[in-house]
Amino acid sequence: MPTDPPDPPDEPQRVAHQVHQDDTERLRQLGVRVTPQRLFVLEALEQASGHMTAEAIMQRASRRYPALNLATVYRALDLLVSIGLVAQTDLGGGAAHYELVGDSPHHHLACERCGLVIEMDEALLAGLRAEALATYGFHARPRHLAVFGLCARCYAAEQGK
Amino acid sequence: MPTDPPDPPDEPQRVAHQVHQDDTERLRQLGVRVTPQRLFVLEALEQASGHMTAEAIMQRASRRYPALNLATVYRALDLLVSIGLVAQTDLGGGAAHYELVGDSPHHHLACERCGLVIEMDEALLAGLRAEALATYGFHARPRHLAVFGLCARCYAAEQGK
DNA sequence: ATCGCTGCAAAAGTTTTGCAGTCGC
DNA sequence: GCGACTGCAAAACTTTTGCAGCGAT
Repeated sequence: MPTDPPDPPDEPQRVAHQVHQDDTERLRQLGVRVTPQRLFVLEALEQASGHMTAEAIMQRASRRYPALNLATVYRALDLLVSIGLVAQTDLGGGAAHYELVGDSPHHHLACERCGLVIEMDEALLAGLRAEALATYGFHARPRHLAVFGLCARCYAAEQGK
Repeated sequence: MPTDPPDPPDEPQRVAHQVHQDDTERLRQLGVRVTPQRLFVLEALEQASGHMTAEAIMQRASRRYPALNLATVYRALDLLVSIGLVAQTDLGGGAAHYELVGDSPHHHLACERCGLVIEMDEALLAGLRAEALATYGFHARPRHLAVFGLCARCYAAEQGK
């Protein structure tokens, strides 16, 4: 698996507080309790601005909230998914990935060899979703499509063998 | 999760033996050792003619080969995937699914609520695969696309809540 | 006879759950 | 204060691995 990009230094307190306030409001409007654990999970996802595993979210959030427990992160993520703030993507073999809804809609190309995940524009799949609905009555969720295969680098490596 | 369809009674010995012979030949031609464990794993997949989890393969194959071990099933499946006889699909949350290559190419629509898996014709995705290759250099594997969402029944149930 | 394969058991990794105490509302 | 949420620990589950012995070629 490729390593995550190095963490950028934490944002100044002003910005963090700003984000914090927005999230508090959003959770309250959606009718769920506002807890520091949920806010720090959201903050971790915002700062990373990409897909993260539960473990990575835990690592980052626990810098600001050391008592945070991994089970709580899973429970927070389940809730955030159920209220539509976070999208969960299973990319096979290992941990699920979570990302904020609100980023531009996209799907995932997952390399089975090196674990690289490429984000692919949602628009390319519009036709597929319409077909799934018309033919099978299946309601595809946005951001939840995964294509497995080999990235360019690994494909070349496989050919060379 | 919906239960698997009830197992049809085992085929008469003649047919089973026929299949057995074909598989033996195929494995030999591909240059791998022919073992009863591998043959019974293939047989289980042939008889079910659909996607199965490693556990389900184990259950069915062990009716004919009681000493069969789950670790061996995983190792056999890995090998069968690597030589192209079996396709593996990760449909998230739980066990991976395996199916014989040779069935008509298709992808999967996986219901996140009830676990139903609908098979979707491969042709619908031809455009997507071309795009993934042209834009990202990504080589999508056939049969390895998973779309997550809600089936018609579960969608109706969700709306009703 | 060789070397890969198998069975067994244990480990690894992710996610869930039971329970007592805590905290948001 | 009530009920939801959390931390902790243990369990559940899927998959992998070490190792000694067996078996396909």
